[in-house]
Amino acid sequence: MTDDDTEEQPIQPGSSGPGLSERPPRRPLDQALIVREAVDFIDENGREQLTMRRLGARLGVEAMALYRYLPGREALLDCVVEALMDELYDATMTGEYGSSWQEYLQQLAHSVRELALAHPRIFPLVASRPPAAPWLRPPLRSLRWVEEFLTGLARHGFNDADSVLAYRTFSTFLLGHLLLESTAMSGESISPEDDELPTPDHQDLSEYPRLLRLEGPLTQNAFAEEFDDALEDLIRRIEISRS
Amino acid sequence: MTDDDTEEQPIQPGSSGPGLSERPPRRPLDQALIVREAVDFIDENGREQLTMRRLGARLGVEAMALYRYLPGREALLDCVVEALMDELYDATMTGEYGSSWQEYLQQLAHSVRELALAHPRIFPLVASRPPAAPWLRPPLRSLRWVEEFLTGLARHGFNDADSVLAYRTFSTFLLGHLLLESTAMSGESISPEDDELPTPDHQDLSEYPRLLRLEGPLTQNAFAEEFDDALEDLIRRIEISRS
DNA sequence: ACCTGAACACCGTTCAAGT
DNA sequence: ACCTGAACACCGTTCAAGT
Repeated sequence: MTDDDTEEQPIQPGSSGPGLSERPPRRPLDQALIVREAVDFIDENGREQLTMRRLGARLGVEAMALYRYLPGREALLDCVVEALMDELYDATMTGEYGSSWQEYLQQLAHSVRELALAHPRIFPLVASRPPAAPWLRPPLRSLRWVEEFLTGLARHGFNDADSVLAYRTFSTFLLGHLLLESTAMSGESISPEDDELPTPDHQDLSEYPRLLRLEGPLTQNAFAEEFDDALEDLIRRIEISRS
Repeated sequence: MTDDDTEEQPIQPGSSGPGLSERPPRRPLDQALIVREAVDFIDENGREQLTMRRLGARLGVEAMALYRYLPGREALLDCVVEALMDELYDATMTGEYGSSWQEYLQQLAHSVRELALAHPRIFPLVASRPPAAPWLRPPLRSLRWVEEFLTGLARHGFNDADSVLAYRTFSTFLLGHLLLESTAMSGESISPEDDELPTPDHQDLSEYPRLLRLEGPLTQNAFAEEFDDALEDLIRRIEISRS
């Protein structure tokens, strides 16, 4: 049960196989490369499966080689989180800043959501890893990002107190919605665009009449609308508290 | 680094020490007892430290003995989550149902918050463990609880569609707020009632002028007010969408 | 019936040694 | 400079054996 998919995989040692030696990629090692590989690994196999030894094997190297570039497994996970934050930075910085703060928050929120859905098995790390400082709230968990966020609002006329307040409510909103959605999505769904969530054994619901009756509505996947509705509401709430 | 607090602890074998034999408690084993001990263990040492072997030792037994009562470690963690859900059930069912649905949601929300703050190192499990079904949203993650919630609202005149909607927004709200607060709190704070969150090395902020300036407001612990404000807003939002 | 010893297949991590 | 072999101190889990 601890290794459903380990699969031993004999790999005959001598023969280099068809044409080029393809078993270990062996690009020259490098911290950034290791982290990228870790991201891909988690995307494919989940974070429980990520192991120094397995990651090494994937890079064509023994696990111990990784310690030249990273102090340990925890540090690697922190780097993975950081990598997602950088990805978000690239995704949002290419676009425009938005003509209003409302638009700015809308764009940023949707960028974060897309990131979460692109890496549903990594997002829980972004959400739950203990941040460097407790006021660095997930999912915008880097000094650079908080600075960026506060600057963005200031550019649209927010004063200090309102910026901080907006940072807090915005973070909480994103965390709740996206953690829920990403864990729902990482439940090995075949088609991520499905609008029906899998139901458990029909038997078990027999003792819960209300669940049985509301099974239809409950299993309806409505994350996108929920997100948009709650986001609009959040923005309205900020509007009101500012005036 | 993997064992800061393992401490070998020799324990001379023969001598039973002062008076009664106190090293292993040795109450007769039992699933409920094991789970209670696991809850206490995580409260004290964090979930990373929880190990079948260590938990066994704490119960005066070898790790393998636990497998008589639980199929494995994952199952144990699920039981821990379930135990918290039961604790919540006991806490809320003793009180009254509330004279209005607004009051009902208020009471329930505060009960969940108290649970999260009582077990800040366990709450992330409640938040992040993959639920049995994806529409079973944390932190009210049991069939019994969802049934209870929907029934509670129905008793106050909610129709099916509105109940489901309220269930969703309420869950998202609780998850976001309480996951943030519990992880902030489990950062080994000496005094949990402190209204100042710890700051990172003052040096590092030098490149982020806005953070440096807003350090005061940002490190202010305002979780309680945030929670209450957002809760009131959530309730108002439900009021409006229902009419 | 309930627990344990011994074993297995893994972990993360260190360090002296190889190239 | 960069990687590895061997080793250490752990894991979770199984199972035949003890009481």
